[in-house]
Amino acid sequence: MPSTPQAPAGKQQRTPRERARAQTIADIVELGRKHLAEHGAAALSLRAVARDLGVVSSAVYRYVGSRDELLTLLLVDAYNDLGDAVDAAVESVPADDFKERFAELARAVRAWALREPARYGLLFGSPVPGYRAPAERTTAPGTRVVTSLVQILDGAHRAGTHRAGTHRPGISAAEPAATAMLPALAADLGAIRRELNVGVPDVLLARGTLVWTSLFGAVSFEVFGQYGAGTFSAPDELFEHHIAVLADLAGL
Amino acid sequence: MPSTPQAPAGKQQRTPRERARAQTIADIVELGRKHLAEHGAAALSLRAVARDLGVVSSAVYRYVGSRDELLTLLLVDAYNDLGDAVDAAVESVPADDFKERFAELARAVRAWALREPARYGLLFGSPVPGYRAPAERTTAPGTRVVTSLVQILDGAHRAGTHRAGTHRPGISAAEPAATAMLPALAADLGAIRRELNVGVPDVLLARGTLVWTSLFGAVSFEVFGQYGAGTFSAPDELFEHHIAVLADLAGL
DNA sequence: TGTACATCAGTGAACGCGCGTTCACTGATGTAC
DNA sequence: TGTACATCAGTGAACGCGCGTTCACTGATGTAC
Repeated sequence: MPSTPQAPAGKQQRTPRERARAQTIADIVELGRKHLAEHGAAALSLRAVARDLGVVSSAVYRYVGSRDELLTLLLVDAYNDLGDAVDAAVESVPADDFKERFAELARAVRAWALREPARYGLLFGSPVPGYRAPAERTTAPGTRVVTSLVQILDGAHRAGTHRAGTHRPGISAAEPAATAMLPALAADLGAIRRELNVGVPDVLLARGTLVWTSLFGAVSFEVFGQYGAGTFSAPDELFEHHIAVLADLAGL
Repeated sequence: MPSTPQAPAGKQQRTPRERARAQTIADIVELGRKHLAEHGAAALSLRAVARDLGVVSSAVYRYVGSRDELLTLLLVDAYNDLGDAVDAAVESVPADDFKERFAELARAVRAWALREPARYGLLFGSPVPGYRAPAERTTAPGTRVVTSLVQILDGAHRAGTHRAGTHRPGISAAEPAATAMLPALAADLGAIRRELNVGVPDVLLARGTLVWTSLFGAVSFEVFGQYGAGTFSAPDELFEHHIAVLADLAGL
């Protein structure tokens, strides 16, 4: 059912001009995405986008204020694309199967990264020289994956299936004590717990952080080609192994 | 004691001209390093290096064939710098204290990365667009850290302190079976074991791979600013926690 | 020791290229009366 | 419904910049006899 004409959606199309404008911006982002994929973030140029758009270079300044703003648009676009892929993957698993939800989250991150290596590099690779992402626009989309991960951990914790505490097999005798002894870390974890409104205890929140960075470490090595050529002929199997170990580590 | 003049070192200084040449190349690498640190790999330019060297731009072509060759020199230089730092850190610990050797390796990687973020980014960040590292020159220096890590694991295994096998607390019931069931992964691990001439069993070699990528994942997140600003006020403590968990995971 | 020649470092100009951004402008599309 | 004006998209030229790489050249430093 099309929306009634007398009640246009607040932010979407209003006048034909605004629709055209929104379409052009979308085209610019799309072309920027393509350019990013082919030449990398540092080589992204407004002039090249203008060329592909079939328009003189100065014309794009009607739509984006500067090259940096285009980069920001692409950054947000990429974060949301990844976030959507992860959300869809997580949602495809029953809400109480936390272990499998985590596995699907990890697989979705890897699949997206392999599909979109340049965009992944923009998000998780070396910072683009001379560019500083505006936190107020990138923080929310940039934290979607880790938020989803923490939700899974929190869900498991609330459901009581989370293997927490010092008696859990995966935690050696020495380690929880060490964690408990690090006061600033405990304070940071407490702040995170409050910020995200979750109840995961320190030990597992700290492990969750490690699981999070480990996931991206494994994906980055594969996407950026850090494994020697031909070292792993079966990267899928290696990653499945990693998922199993990390899920165990996260107490799932 | 200076070396005797009639027995000059084979590869080092021979004629004054060769010494001057070697010095200039070293200066170029040094300046390239500085440029890398300030502007990132993608912005590295022969002209800028020439300017800093106080020489006309075409003059540097007497020393390096192209911009890509300079990048390769810097890549090798950075890999070796990191490798030296890691080796020194590992060697500073008694040879039979494998756990502490691993901890020092990890700390050395992190310290080097925080000290040299741009060079770290060159090695472990997004690939430089348009540049392909020549494997014959970068493989050996590029594998120093992982080789050192595997040596530690192998040492622990040979010494019998490695907590290997299915009865080890850190390995959950389901996981080793899963690992054993992945045939291509087992083949890859076997090839690695033969290549590096070590005896670490599959389960722990696979975990070692995860520990390796996890280490760099954690370092990359910190160096590249993936943790939100101010999320971790005590990154040292977070990293120490990670070291403890990863050492446990690696069976150390 | 002295001369003749070869080697090499560095010069300076030039090639063709692409970049971000500004600015005055032309026309087409919308809006107000 | 028709006209007058405002808004906006897109043009084209220009600014100053930096880049990699080539090439014929000048001098200085080395080598052979």
